[in-house]
Amino acid sequence: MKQRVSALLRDKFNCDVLLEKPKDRAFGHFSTPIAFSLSRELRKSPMIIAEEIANSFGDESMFGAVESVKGYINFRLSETFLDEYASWALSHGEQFGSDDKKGTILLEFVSANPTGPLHIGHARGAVYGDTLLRLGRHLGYDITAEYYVNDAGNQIDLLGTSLQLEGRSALLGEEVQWPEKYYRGEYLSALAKEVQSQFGDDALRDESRQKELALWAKDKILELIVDDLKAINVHFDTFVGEASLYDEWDRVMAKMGDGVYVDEGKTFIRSSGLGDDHDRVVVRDDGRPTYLAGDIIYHNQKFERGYEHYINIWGADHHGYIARVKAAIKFLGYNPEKLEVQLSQMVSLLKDGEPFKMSKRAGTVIQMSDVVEEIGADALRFMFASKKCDTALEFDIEELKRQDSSNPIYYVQYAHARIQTLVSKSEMSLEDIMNSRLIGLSADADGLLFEALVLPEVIEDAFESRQAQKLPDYLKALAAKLHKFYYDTRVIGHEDETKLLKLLLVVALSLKTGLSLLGIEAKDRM
RNA sequence: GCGUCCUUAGCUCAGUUGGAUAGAGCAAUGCCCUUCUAAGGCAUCGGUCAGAGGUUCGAAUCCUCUAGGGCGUACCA
Repeated sequence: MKQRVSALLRDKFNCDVLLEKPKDRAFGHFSTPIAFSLSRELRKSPMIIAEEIANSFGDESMFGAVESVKGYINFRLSETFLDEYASWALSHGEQFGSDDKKGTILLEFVSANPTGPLHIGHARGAVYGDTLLRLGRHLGYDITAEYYVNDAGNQIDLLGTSLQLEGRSALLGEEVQWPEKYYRGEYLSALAKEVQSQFGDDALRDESRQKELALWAKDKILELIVDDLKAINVHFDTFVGEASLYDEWDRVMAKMGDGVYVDEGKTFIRSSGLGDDHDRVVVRDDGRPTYLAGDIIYHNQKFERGYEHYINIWGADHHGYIARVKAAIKFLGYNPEKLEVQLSQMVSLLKDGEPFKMSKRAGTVIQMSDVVEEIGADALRFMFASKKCDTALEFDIEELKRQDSSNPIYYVQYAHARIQTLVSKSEMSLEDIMNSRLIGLSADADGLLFEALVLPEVIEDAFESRQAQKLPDYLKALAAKLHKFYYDTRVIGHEDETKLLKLLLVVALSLKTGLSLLGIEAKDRM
């Protein structure tokens, strides 16, 4: 809709014209402050320029009125245009707002270590990533959702150790020395039991079998994680394991050429000068690769697969890694600008107003699945999707769990359910409703219709600016308009019943489509 | 110290990328169900947009400085 207005203006002025939605509908559907920027060039007052421009729109069928007010040019769309657009939207169903954008994108997110189930801190990245995925696909992009599995390195060794200690302590009744850091939790107890029944007591004692057990446990844990994700409607297309990539190590190192060098038995990457403070160790002097090494071969593999664009969603604590990884990409001979890293800031937790630290050791980790069980996946998704992800956010744990009807998701769902009730109660046939024309609507109805028709712009804006929270914000605003309209206007028995129902069907369509892009199913009844 | 992301109502957050009178939800107070679902609506209360300069027709938004906070600054992941 906006695209069409904008295209028309581009033809007229031979340049892109900034269009905005005025806060006050009295100023029309769209407006532009272009006269202000032209006034210097033309040496005329903005008011006069706006007047002239407004008058130059004679008989465009798209507009009902074009007016100049205090230097702004306000456009009011014509009723026939809006009606036709509404009919077009209804005929497209949930494809409303879709587009045919081109491009392949590899989107990597979550990628939590396979050493335990997901905790509440992982929810942000998962929800944000999946929302972007759905938005992008709706717009036509060919996007692959990928999970990078860190199945190599210290944390895997630690997993093996933790598993054996847990088994020896809890199952065999042995006194054990707990190391500084180790994993614990119900999932680990359960895994230890499984080890005992499947591999016998010896497996818990034999330290030479730690690695084998760790790798076995890692797969089991990954299944837990996949289940956690499934519970919030998040699905990945591909899983890439770090360990599986090391076969290509020599080839990748050769590919980096001068980008790497050896000093005192260690291999460094020449990342300083490319936005990094100093060069980083890639391989230690004992031959063990660092975490960065895994990322280098992984990104090489990503680029060899040949996507046009790459998006990584990382926690903010990884931001120091961006420069290093980009340096590696450059040395590998690829364009680092193709890699876009979106940082999601930390989620910090409060309990009774006091900062609350999740600690594996103290067993105070709040699992995502527990929260989902309490408040439901829809509420959790909507809550996390509503937050802009470049600010750190604080959640009070009790409040998080208390979220019931005060969660905005119910406000949006209720709006959708109210419409469905009206449609099912009405005696009007669907055919009559669809054939009615949205002419002569009240100002409130017009405002509601326009808000519902704006969905495609919201989707595009939310995805292209990577600000997924714009979609839930929009849905809340649309629901608010609907609730007000519902309260003010009695639809059943209204002289314009068919028209109003058509209008409401458009609203329901936008709500349903928007919710599905958030991974939430709209409810017909509450 | 350096890098980076931030600071908007009592709390949690928006603010259309520089536009018209800075907005929601929660919390507080008071109204509205013999009317299509009150999981709703209306009203009141609440602001030095952290502070100070600058850029211009116009700044919460851009620039500089100051104060405060998160994260990073590992041969941990």
